[in-house]
Amino acid sequence: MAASKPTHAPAPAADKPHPDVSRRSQRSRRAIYDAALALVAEVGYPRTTIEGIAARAGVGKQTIYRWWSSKADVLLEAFLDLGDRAVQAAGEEGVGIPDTGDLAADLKSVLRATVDELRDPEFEAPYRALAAEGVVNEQLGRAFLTELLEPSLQLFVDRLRSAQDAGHLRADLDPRIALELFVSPLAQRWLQRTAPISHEYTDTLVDYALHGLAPR
Amino acid sequence: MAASKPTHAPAPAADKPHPDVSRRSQRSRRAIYDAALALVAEVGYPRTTIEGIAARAGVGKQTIYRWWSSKADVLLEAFLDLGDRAVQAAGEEGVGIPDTGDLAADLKSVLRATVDELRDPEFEAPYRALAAEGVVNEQLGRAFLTELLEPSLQLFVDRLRSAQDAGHLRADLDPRIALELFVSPLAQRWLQRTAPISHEYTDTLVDYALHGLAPR
Amino acid sequence: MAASKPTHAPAPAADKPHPDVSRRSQRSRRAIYDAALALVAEVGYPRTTIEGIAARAGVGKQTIYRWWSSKADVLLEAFLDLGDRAVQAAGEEGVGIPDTGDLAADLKSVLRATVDELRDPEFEAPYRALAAEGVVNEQLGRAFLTELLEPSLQLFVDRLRSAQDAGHLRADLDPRIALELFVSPLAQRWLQRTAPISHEYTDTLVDYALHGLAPR
Amino acid sequence: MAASKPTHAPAPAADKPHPDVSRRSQRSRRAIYDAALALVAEVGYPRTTIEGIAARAGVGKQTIYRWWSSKADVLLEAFLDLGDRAVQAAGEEGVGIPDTGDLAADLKSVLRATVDELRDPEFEAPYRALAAEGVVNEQLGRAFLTELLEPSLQLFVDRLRSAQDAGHLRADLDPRIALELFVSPLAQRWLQRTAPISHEYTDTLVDYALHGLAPR
DNA sequence: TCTTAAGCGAGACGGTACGTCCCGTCTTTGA
DNA sequence: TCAAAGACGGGACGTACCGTCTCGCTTAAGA
Repeated sequence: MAASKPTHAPAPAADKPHPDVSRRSQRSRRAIYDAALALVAEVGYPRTTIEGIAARAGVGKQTIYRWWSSKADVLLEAFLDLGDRAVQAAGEEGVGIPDTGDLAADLKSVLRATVDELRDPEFEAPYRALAAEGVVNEQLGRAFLTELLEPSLQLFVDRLRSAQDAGHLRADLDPRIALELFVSPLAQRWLQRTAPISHEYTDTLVDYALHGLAPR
Repeated sequence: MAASKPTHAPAPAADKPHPDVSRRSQRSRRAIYDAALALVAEVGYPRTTIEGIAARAGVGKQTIYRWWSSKADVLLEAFLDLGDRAVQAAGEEGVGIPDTGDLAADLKSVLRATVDELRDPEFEAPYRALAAEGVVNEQLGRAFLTELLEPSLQLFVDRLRSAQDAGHLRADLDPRIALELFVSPLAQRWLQRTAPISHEYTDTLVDYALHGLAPR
Repeated sequence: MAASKPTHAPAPAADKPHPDVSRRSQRSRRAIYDAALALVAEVGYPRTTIEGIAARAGVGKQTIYRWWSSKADVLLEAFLDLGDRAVQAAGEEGVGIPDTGDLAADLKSVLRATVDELRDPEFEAPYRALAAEGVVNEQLGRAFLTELLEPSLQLFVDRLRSAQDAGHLRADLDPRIALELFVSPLAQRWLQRTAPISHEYTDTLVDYALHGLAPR
Repeated sequence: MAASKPTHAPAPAADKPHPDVSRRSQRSRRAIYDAALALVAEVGYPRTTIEGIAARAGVGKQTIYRWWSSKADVLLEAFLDLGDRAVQAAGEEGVGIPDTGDLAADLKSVLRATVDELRDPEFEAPYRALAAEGVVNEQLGRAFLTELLEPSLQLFVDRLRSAQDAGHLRADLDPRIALELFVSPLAQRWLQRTAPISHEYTDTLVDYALHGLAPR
């Protein structure tokens, strides 16, 4: 569910007693990212192993254990890096939610883009793996949330607040809850495969959410 | 997301070349269910092993491999069985969604019950584990969906249709989509821990969904 | 080392509390013998299993466990039965050691026949397996000895005694030891593969043994 | 049948694609040898398992599989090492066959020592196990032969040749065959338990072999 | 310029669990 | 009532990875 992919610093948080970061081999880091993403795409997350990543990256296992605490951690960073690179490649465009004054249209547009992204096979495998791991592993789940989900959700919060200011939304709404009415259904359909997703579907979601299920 | 737990046949589909089902030891089966649920609750899903289940159940490993194809498979069946037993213990009451004529009240009531259930630590560990596995393992995900999720969702579909017939919902609504407006947000908050869940929260969801986000 | 193969009763010794022997299925017994010999020849003794024998013989495992105490036991009986059948097929001829009055010639002739037999691939696999098992498993070793080895050795004892009576051997000889001078070397070469065996070789053994290693 | 135990290089032939030998843990190797010999002595060869050896040695199973191809292989090396250590402990003495000029006395002396050795319970269990395995497993049999048997037999060949040069043996004898007349009978009695072994027995063998069975 | 110490590749190590193969026992069903 | 069939509790197999731990070998920084 990424409406944007904000750039991440190479070493986002040095809360652990890491070794000397300045001597770190950037070459190995890149190779590890690439190997991790490639393996997850090729053989799936459960059959992706630290040993496999190390071998594919041409790297010693210790180099992975030195900088990451788990397979999930490697993949999360690799995926964030992938996003960063995608954003930089895309330039300024496409980040954030448009604000044309027509809330319904803006939401539909962003959700359509999200649908397209969720269908991109390059993203699917690692994204699913991370989401699944986060469901069961609270620590990874928190990181997944703050680094991947929150920034995107915040964009919706901002857009909804702007709509509220313009009087296009009920003034008493909690935007954090409001956004879930169209974002969560899409997320669940995709994650749990409860039903297929499409542009039509997200358009419908926006309509239902904005105007309610009850007759007027 | 279980508003009810319909009884399951012991072996719903014999599509695999199973050994002679009539000779199966029910004693071992029960012991395996119990061991699996206990271990997942005690040490978590990833550290629950087939070997551990077998040892705890006092059963040979082969007896597990003979009847199930994976750890997730065992847990799914054990969990379904748990649900079946809970339903039988509860008797007739509590299954299904009430239909008092007040749709909002009925939905709030069911969602409040769901919140309570999701917080029940006995359910949480295996449910989370299965959901996570289903995200990444399509086969298990399908089973999770059809055996656990669908029956509950169908109850919402039925209730929404009844409301439509009574003129309490827009006539053009697709109930399968409509229900997602209040069910999916709860599911996502719980699964991905995007925010805490509570009775007030689900009440709010129902209000937002029924009356829409836009001002009237 | 079999100069002859005396006929064995179908159930040589009922020293164990066997079930009712009279109701025993001879059909299954034959099938088990055949399966055991075939498997030992095809996949070797260590990879021959009770389950494999039962499956190949079209017999329940319990039918084997009912009548035999171990894999080695099955094979020993099967091999003895094979010998019996060979003897019966051969009729009267070839059993025992000839006594032409020329001891050296008689011994050479029997040893040449033994060399030929040891080279028969049908005999080699089970014979080796039984010999090996007997080295390590004293109980089986005793049975192997009394049922297979002793009868043959006794023939040599008899022939040597006859030679002693005729004055062709030193009168003070212990025939049980004397026979080992030509029999054991052949046995060891074959069992331990210390060197190839041939008719020339056994002829030489007889010469050395009869006339001694020291110059005269 | 070991008249001597020549020292063996730790890794005589690197014909297999072994891992890095220089990094090998000598501590683990010793522990594995000790565990293997102890287990074979305590519970017998068939009930000695790789897992048991690993557990007793405080070693991972993989460390055994990394360096040896089978249980028999481990035991052979452990036994050779045991011999090496025994030789080194014994110093110069006791290795080889004496040459006092009296061939009969020298042979009797060596065979008496061999009898004593064969009765040493520390040697018996592994030696028997290896011999049995070698009967059935040609590859192990070859190794058993070249590493354990041959060196000892060669000492007899040398002594017999020396006796030939001195005119104490027939000049036309093949020493490889000649030695079998007294060595093989002892081997067979011990391996196949055809009869008990003793000093008198081996003395008799030497007499019979040197002077022949026929009257002079 | 030459130590010196870190990161690095490599991979052996003690372990745990895997999924499979048999063991020997037990139970059910059919002849 | 024996035999076929085969499920069962159990134990070992040989493999795959785990995370830790040396080993040299670059390779930059400070003496």
